[in-house]
Amino acid sequence: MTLAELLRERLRAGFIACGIEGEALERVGVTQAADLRFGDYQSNAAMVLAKAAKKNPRALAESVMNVTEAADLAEIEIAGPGFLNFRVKPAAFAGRLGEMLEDGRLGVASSEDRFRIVIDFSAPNVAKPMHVGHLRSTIIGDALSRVARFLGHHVVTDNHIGDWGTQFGMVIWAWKRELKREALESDPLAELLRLYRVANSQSKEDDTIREECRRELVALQQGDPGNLEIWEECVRLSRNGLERIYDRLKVRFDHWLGESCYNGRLAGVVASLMKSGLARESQGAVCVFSDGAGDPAQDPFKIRKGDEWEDKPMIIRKSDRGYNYATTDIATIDYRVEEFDADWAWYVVDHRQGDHFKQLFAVARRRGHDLALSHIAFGTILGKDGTPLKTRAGDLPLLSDLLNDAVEAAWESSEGRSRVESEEERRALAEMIGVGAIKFMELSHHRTSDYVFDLEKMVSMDGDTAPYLQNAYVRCRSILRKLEEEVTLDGDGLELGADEEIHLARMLARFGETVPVVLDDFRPNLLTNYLLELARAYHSFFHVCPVLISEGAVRKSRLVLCELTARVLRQGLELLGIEAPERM
RNA sequence: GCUCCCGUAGCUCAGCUGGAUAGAGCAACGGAUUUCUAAUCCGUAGGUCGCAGGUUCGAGUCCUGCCGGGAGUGCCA
Repeated sequence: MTLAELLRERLRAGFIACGIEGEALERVGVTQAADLRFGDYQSNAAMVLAKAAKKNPRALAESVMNVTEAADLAEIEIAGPGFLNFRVKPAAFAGRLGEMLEDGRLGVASSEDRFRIVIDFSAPNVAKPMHVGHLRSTIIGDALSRVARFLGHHVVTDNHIGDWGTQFGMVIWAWKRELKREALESDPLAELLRLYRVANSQSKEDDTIREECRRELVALQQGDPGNLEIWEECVRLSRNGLERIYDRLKVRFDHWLGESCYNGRLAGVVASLMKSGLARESQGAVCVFSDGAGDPAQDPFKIRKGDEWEDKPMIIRKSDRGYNYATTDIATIDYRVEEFDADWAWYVVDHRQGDHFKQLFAVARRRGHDLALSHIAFGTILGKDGTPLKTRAGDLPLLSDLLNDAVEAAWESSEGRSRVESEEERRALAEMIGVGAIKFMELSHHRTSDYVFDLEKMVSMDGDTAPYLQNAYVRCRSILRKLEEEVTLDGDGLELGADEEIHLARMLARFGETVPVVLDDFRPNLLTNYLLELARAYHSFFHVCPVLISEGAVRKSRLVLCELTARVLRQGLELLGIEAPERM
């Protein structure tokens, strides 16, 4: 149990002794104090429950304090209008450190409810290279899947690549007319992108060409052998390119079940929806309409036009009898339930697709699926002028270029200050630090806020960045490496005296309180915030408290702090998908 | 028009079921290194939390209205 949980348990016992019972007890909470001047943890339960108990808050707090048994953990004080403040005793922190040393999970409890979760993230279109717009889904999805696994959920990651959509009509059209074999062999991704751009720009200017592209797509989807052959080659080449990026990012998928995998199920999905009465023909297309239940303002199949609520159906078969992503997504849910036995599906996708997912989830429920469905939306990438980066031909920086820039910045910033001699090792470090900086930058933002693309800041290696955490880890490891004799690091006889030691212990103890809340609202930035605070505490400790030259219980205690800081930092970074170097 | 999101220090952003004197980083300024990695530490300065009401013992956080920005809104994904 974490300190917060222990204190809450004791405090509830205190409230029970004061006659509080039933549901009211659920409202007795203990949280980390907003300000350390007030202590380590605080509870506002006395103020919350005072009215029901017909007492004034301070009086209630006082009687609870008098019967709460927590002397082994903390000193309790009453402050302000009725806060109960807990100041954890150094000995209690020391005890906690001892427990963490014995615990491979470093004080993080496994989740009580274990789910079978399918996580759908990254999902780039093939035949187009990944650009900065793919960063958020890829990095956030990967971090969330790592955290979910660590907390004991059964996780299946699936890269639902866009390998069956409109862009293939264009690529095939241009392939047949414009393909340069030599270019394809030397730089396949660039050639595929060129083909796409040629067709895209020409079909914008010329309706005939657009129609031809559309027909190429229909032919492909109906199984035309020539088009299928081109398609297969495109997918193979693109996938090789994508794998290179994922290797650099250290992102792995259990499956790559792209849109094309569901082609065979689409007709059946539409037929079953029509048969069950959920879908019907309208204006030549097949659509799902509102079931008319509930408030139209909350109905994803309704939209307000002027004074009336009009239908806003979900189109599952277009008037040209082609299928779209709505159909594919429905089929994909079926598949995930049937094949993976999923009871929860996470979609880490841009918030602009919010309406689509509301409709999709509603359809899934009306078809009888009872799995939980979550759209983990994130904000838009903005330019420095505050407006969204637009997809005008080639405007978005390529992901590979961004990574290269960050690695280059890491290389330059290691110049003259790195302790690593070998150039080869320094190159590997620059990769680790540069890629880590990009990931950390991404993960430290609140998921839903918009994201200003600022290359300089992205590749910055100072301040609240991955290298700051990596450097703290390196400093821990450096001390532990220099330790010449065998030292048994356990919880016996630890002494925490200096403020910096106590604060570091406090931060270490909070690891178990932090990791689980990341999944409460899919918020990796809560973990980045925590790790920064931990690293700050360590850097301060490092300056004030010499370790190796100290003696006795002090030395042992400081070594334990170094060891645990190293373990927590490494584990925390691993949950974010960031590597921790031994030296830098 | 309707639905959803956002507005916090010069800049980029945190702020966890409402809690005490709103916090970091960058940029600026001033200090710290014969001592375990200075990609570090310590300090100074910087705010009408878009505006106005409301609920509450208490509001950056919840509600209403307004201003400003963005996104989505039947055959793209």
